[in-house]
Amino acid sequence: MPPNSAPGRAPTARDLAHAEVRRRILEAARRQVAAQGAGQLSLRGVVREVGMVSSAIYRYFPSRDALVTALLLESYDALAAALDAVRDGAAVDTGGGGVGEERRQRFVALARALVTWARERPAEFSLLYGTPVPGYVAPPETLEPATRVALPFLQVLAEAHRRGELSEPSYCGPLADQAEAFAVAVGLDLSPGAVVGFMAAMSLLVGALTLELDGHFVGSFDPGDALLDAVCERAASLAGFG
Amino acid sequence: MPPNSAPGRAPTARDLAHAEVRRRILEAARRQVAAQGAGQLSLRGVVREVGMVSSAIYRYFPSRDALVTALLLESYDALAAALDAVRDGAAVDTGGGGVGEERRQRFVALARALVTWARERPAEFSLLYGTPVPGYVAPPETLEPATRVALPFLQVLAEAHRRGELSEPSYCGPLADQAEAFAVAVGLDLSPGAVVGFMAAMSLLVGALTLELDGHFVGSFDPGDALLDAVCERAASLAGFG
DNA sequence: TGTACATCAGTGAACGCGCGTTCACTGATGTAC
DNA sequence: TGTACATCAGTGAACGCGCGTTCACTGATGTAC
Repeated sequence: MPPNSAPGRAPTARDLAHAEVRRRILEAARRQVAAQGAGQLSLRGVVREVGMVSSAIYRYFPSRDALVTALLLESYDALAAALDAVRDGAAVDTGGGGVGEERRQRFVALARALVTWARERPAEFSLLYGTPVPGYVAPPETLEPATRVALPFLQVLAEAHRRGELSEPSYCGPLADQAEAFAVAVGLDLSPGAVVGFMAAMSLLVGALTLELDGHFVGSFDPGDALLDAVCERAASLAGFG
Repeated sequence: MPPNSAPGRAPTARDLAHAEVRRRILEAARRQVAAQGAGQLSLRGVVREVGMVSSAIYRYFPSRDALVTALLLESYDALAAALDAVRDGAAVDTGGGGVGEERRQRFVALARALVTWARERPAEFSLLYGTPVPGYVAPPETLEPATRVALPFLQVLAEAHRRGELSEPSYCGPLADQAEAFAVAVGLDLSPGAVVGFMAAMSLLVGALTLELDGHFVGSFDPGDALLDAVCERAASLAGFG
């Protein structure tokens, strides 16, 4: 990452030190986000925690926005990795359910993993799916990692679609076009109904998490564990499972 | 609103002037929120727009948080009023649908009204349903107005429930208890299944709007009109309509 | 109706703060011959 | 293997900014007798 480090060469001690300090900066930034919310993130605060003078951070990140972007990318990666692990994990207990129960259960497991991840890292979740950083607009390079989060869900759906296990309402008009383009973009065989179902399921999960993390369930569905569990089930239904 | 204005007395010229300036401050604040997002709201900026010196605002609001709370309350009121109008409006065209179509259509109309309101005032929506104001925590007095937004939906659901038009999954355990307590709190005859269905519907709407307004549909479902329309329909299904 | 006193609106200056970013610098690390 | 030069990490000071809030003040408005 040092500006002039040759790409093919073996990393020098300086390269290693640079990577290490960069790692520490991101770590401190993540701690600060977790503690005070992403909106409060400040370069000076981060670099203070690392133990350097404020201007030193510009050897690692050209601007505050670049640091936020790096955090975003890392969080997307972490969430995607957590979901990938669930997708690749052992088959879930179908509990004697009918045809397609296995795919449904796996979809629900993915939803639960998303919910768990979000509740363990509320500030990171709101960094990904909220607008907590005033004046920051996500650059285009965050688009692909964002899609990677969706992939495990979509792959399970594609598998269920292949087996004819989904109830997929038919759409026409611009929505069908957008949905078909989406399926092509992610390279999966999915009907428009399944794509729209997925978008709805994702919206339901993000919405329920947003409401809970912002305290809208306080006084009624608090703690929200049971409700979020029910929401995960309903997300699967929305996506076309049973 | 002037500190020592007697509650029973006729308002003096000073009272009227106070109310008028207060109104202008809130108006300017709302403009600033709409223009730059709620996270960027600053007392100095607002009072500058009104044409007063920065300290003058303390004659009207004791702190920045008080101003934000006033804005929150106004926005909740505006949204609730918009939804009330839809609830009380002329019967929607059932298009020859079956039993319960009228209630379903009315629920969908409410969902559409929420979506329209949010898209016309994205910053206000994120003020209500996001965490755009770092360091601000909503005081308890915002709880009741927040509930008022939910009421029209719940009333339509209660009516449908009374007529036996809802499919209401049964729940047990803590979720059922929370749902029953919720129904009691709002004073409506609703089964736990209907309450959970409502929470899911609301989550779906808020989630889809959050994702759209934060640009997560850019490049795929953009514009999001068709998707949000489909989401409104699915919200009704989630709530128990057909 | 007039007068004395209390209340209030708005001013202007200031406090103290933290922020992102720039800049010239010194010392250490790496590279080419 | 040694040397000359380029690159880089981190320092320390500073710039200019906007923020929320406090304070003592002046002039206007309201109230009680």
